[in-house]
Amino acid sequence: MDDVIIDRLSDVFRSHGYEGASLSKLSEATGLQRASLYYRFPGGKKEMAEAVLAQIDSRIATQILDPLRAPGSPSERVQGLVDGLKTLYQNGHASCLLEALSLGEGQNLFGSLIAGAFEAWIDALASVAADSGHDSATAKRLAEEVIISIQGALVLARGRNTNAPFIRVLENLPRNLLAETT
Amino acid sequence: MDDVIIDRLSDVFRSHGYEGASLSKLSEATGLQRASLYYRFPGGKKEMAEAVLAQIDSRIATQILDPLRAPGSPSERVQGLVDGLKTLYQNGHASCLLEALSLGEGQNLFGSLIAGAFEAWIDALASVAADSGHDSATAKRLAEEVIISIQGALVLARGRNTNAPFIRVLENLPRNLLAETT
DNA sequence: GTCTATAATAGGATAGAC
DNA sequence: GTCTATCCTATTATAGAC
Repeated sequence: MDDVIIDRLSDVFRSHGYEGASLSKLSEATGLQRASLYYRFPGGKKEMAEAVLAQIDSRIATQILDPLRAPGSPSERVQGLVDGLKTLYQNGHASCLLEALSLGEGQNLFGSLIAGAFEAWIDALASVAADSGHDSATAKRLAEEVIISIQGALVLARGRNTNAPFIRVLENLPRNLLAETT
Repeated sequence: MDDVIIDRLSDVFRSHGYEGASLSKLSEATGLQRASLYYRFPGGKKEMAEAVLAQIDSRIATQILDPLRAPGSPSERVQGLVDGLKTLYQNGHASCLLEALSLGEGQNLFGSLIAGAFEAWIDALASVAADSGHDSATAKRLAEEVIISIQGALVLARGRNTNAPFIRVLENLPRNLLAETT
């Protein structure tokens, strides 16, 4: 499926959530009429959201999980993650799709998909934290705290219309995740 | 205005956002027919959301800001805050209204209200952090980090359907906000 | 593959009885 | 104050031309 179409659909779901993403908005964002969207996504809005989630799953894989699993020191791998997060969240100006789609009807439809995405994310972070020298319980806790700070920074950024908290969270991320290498 | 009605409206806006909160859902949640809701809120859905925001503003004042400004040591004041947060967010099982209403159309309608609520919250946290011995720049930074961790924990709790991260954030909150009192 | 046109349903809002 | 009935618009979805 055309990646640029899905990008435009993502923008709408990301900023309006599942219920707020009307066919009119999706049509306008993509430049395709409703009927054309139904040609590409016979399942309608639900199938569009599924395609968007599948794409973000693959983006999380390439922008977040792959860098963490790449060869190199934990510190280098985490720097790859930080760069990926900057891209994925447009420097803090874009909301998280998982967050937006976990509200309301989206929660019912995609709850387990979303939960799974968070789990995979935490596992990958915990793995690099462990490689840096933390025991596995600490690594898991730090991984969760890193996700929390990213998600919280995105919420605060949207609420106050400034990306400063997101930038700072990314700056502190390596220090907060990895063991001191003295 | 009847507080219990607004509580029921809040539940809907909190879990569905502004656009997802349909009159049908609002009607069902309150047990009032649409026309009765319009009798109480002539401005319709927008006025209902305004009432909900006004109530949460007052809840934030009593559950969050007042404890922080109460007489007592910073540590005692922060403990009052932690208790207030537990109540406000139902131990981590409820999303933040400010977060839910800052999506989509809610952002357009209530953006500055929401931004103001976050500012007041940060200021109050920074004030108690400063009282505990931090310089004002550090106090502000720690206050923002505390809000970030609360919001992030609520997002992660919703996404994974567990309140464990929220509970842990509350446990660590005093340590993360206040200067060591040795 | 995309369009215009159109149906069917849901959403927001009002009128008027009680 | 709350209800039933109703209106108008928006939304989801489909049919059929090109």
